[in-house]
Amino acid sequence: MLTQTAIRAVPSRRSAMSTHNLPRAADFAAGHEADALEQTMRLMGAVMSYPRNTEIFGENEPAEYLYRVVSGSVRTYKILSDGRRQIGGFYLPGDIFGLEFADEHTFSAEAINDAKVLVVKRSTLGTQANRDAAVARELFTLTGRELRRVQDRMLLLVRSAHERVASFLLEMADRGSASSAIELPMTRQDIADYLGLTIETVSRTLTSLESTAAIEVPTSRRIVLRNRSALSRLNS
Amino acid sequence: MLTQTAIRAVPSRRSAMSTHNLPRAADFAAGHEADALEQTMRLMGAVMSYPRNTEIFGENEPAEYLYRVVSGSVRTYKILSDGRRQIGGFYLPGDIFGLEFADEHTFSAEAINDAKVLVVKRSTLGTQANRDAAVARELFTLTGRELRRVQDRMLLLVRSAHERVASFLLEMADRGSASSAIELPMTRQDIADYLGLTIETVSRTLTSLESTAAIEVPTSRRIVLRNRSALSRLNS
DNA sequence: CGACCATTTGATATGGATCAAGCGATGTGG
DNA sequence: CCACATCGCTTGATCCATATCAAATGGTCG
Repeated sequence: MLTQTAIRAVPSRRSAMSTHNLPRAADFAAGHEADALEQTMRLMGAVMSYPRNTEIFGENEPAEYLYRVVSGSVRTYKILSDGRRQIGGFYLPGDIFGLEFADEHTFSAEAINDAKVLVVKRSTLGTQANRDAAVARELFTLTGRELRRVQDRMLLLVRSAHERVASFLLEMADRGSASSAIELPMTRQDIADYLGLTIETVSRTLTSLESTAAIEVPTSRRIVLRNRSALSRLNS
Repeated sequence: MLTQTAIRAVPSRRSAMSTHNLPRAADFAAGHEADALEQTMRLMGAVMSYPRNTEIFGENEPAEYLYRVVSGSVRTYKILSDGRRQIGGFYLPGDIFGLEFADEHTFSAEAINDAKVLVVKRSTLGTQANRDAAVARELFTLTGRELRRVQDRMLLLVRSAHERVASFLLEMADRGSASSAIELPMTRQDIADYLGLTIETVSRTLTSLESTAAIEVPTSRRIVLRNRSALSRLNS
């Protein structure tokens, strides 16, 4: 089911992001310097292409690079002891992934569909962060955001199937450009593994939401939110 | 059931960091600078006492302080829309909590039993971090550890009741001093809300583990691990 | 057209929730 | 110091949401 293998991302070795500068990073109204990190990555990074279902990096590999999605989409995941797959997150264009605090990746990453990814050495980034406080701050902010994201996931996983699916749809709608029509890059299996459900339950839940007119599902990969407040109520 | 109210921790205003769980300051081989943060907190902080079940800070309050458990134990939690309570983490002596990346706390915190807590202003800590790179580094490390912890929780929440309980026991055993006897400060309800289960399921699971000789439960708050590998197998 | 996938739908099984009762320890007021 | 209320925990009976097993449908590509 999980095609991986193929084209490996990048070589490997150590590194270790030593960004010290810290806390007070939280409060800035973005603006001028808000994309210092992006600039740096663009400048120092290389764009790599990954065909659909190929591995970008593997769990337990040294985490030497930081990645930013240019086009396409990416999933991170972990295979649990019982063989199930848990998806850590979906990354869309503009999103950064591969952020690690240990020497090794805790998740694997794969291209969901053909994707272009901007790749930067962590060591390079660390050097730059030492020079440019804006870069350091952004890295720190990014970390905080990631923590928040995982916390929300944690809270989500104790809710009902309807709530999880509704929440997923709202999340994807917020992240996508069109606010009420979603073009899903991932399969039902991906969604199920993201939400800790089975593919059948995801499918049935979508059918059920459609029957209550909360959503429309013109094609399996396209979902239109018809009644956002009904979804939010579930989500709450 | 949830007694809160009572003695509020500290006044309030802005600042920032994240919550929940973790990081046992205890396990670092430490060394020279490994406890620069601890030194700073000891020096600049004040010890506050909280009776059992009193609130230390509330969700959505400005996160102005960072906390370190001196004695007793603390839980962080959130009340979900459906009225259930989700516990974010348990903090034992030496653990730091109240770390936030936004201006406001995402969880509330309460003393599980009478507790003494070292309280430091975040702004003070920030200033100190700017002066002492070791402090900054430790804060950063702490954050990374917190992220890892939450990721692990996320993975845990998609597993079976037996796996969750086994994992909880192993976690508590690792964190406590005695490696195979655990003295639980929290109630079954706390454990249930931590693991996303009901109190009955937690109780039945413990009974079941006892019947397979994996553990012994001499008193409800005391648990002895008899067959760690059986637990780890579940945990895996 | 035919093969292969992804998705949906149906039938049944089951783990954990819910409802309900009992039990032991702790604490309080008489 | 006892009687009783309360609280935390366990155990039992039943229910239900979601998993599991199975099959049909639809879409895509060679």
